[in-house]
Amino acid sequence: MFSKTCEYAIRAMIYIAGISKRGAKVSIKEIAREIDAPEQFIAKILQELCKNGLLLSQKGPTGGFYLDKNSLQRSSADIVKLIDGDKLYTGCALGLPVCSEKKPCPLHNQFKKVRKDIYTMLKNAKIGKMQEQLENNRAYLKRP
Amino acid sequence: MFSKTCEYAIRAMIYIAGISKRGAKVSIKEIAREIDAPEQFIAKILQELCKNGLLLSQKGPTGGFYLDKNSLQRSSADIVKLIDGDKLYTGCALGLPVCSEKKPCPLHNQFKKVRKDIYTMLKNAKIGKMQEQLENNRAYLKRP
DNA sequence: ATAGTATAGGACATTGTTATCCTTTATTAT
DNA sequence: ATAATAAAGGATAACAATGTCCTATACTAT
Repeated sequence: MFSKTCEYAIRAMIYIAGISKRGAKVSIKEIAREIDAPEQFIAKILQELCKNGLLLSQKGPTGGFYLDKNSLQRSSADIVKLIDGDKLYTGCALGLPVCSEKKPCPLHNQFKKVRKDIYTMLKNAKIGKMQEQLENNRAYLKRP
Repeated sequence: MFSKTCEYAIRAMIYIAGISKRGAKVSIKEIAREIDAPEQFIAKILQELCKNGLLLSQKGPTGGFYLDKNSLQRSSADIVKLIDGDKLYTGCALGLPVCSEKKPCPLHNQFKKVRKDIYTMLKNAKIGKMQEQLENNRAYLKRP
């Protein structure tokens, strides 16, 4: 459904959210360890998130990644759109370039509903809210 | 959502269905042209579909690909499962290996509904039925 | 039987994604 | 100022997905 890059990104954002709520910053090394992602690879991804304003960072000792109030309100939809583009929200299930309401592919009418549901799901999946689920043990990011 | 391979496969199956209803067979060349897919690539895909009994073929002159009554009743779900596997139906949105009802990821509860809807959509999208939509000009596979 | 045609299948090329290595830059604490 | 630390960023490697080339095999028509 999503690229691996995108999966890592969302997981990282949720993890960082937990640290940020305590007012702290977190290093790539710790993030990589906690979300089970390759360190150098997640580094690139976080860089990209920073460049696009979804995440904040500070260099040097005591530095690291963190989220502010605004960023905690961002949703998975923003992350997916940034990393995987909006093909998932707008593209044709059969990969046709011309598929539309007027010239629908044989899956179009069913698929547009699914697409919309996915978008709604992601739009509602705010980073801060998802992190809260971890705190309450109603959701998990890592094997125990 | 689906791999390109899978998109081609579904499109090809729908096209072949139309020919098969007229009792004829169709060559790779024609399929490739009609569904806008690279000839040699779609050849491999059709081979795979044949090997797994979703499609029939005959070599030699007057040969080609075709579908029987049974195959026309197959759904997109079968094709997707064969080519992309069932990760889409069963996998975790965030790529976690341990995500489950007991240890859900933060997206699990919303995602499982979406996953199910996708499966239902694909299960209902039978090859023969989709082909009929083309005949009635209620759906299209190719730019005009 | 033979020539021609169409799929089967092995090998390889290209491209995109995922992952790693190493140097540079910014920041902090001393 | 200096050393230590953490992210930024360029380059490259490994791997998978996509696409192409060429030969072998099966079948048909003559």
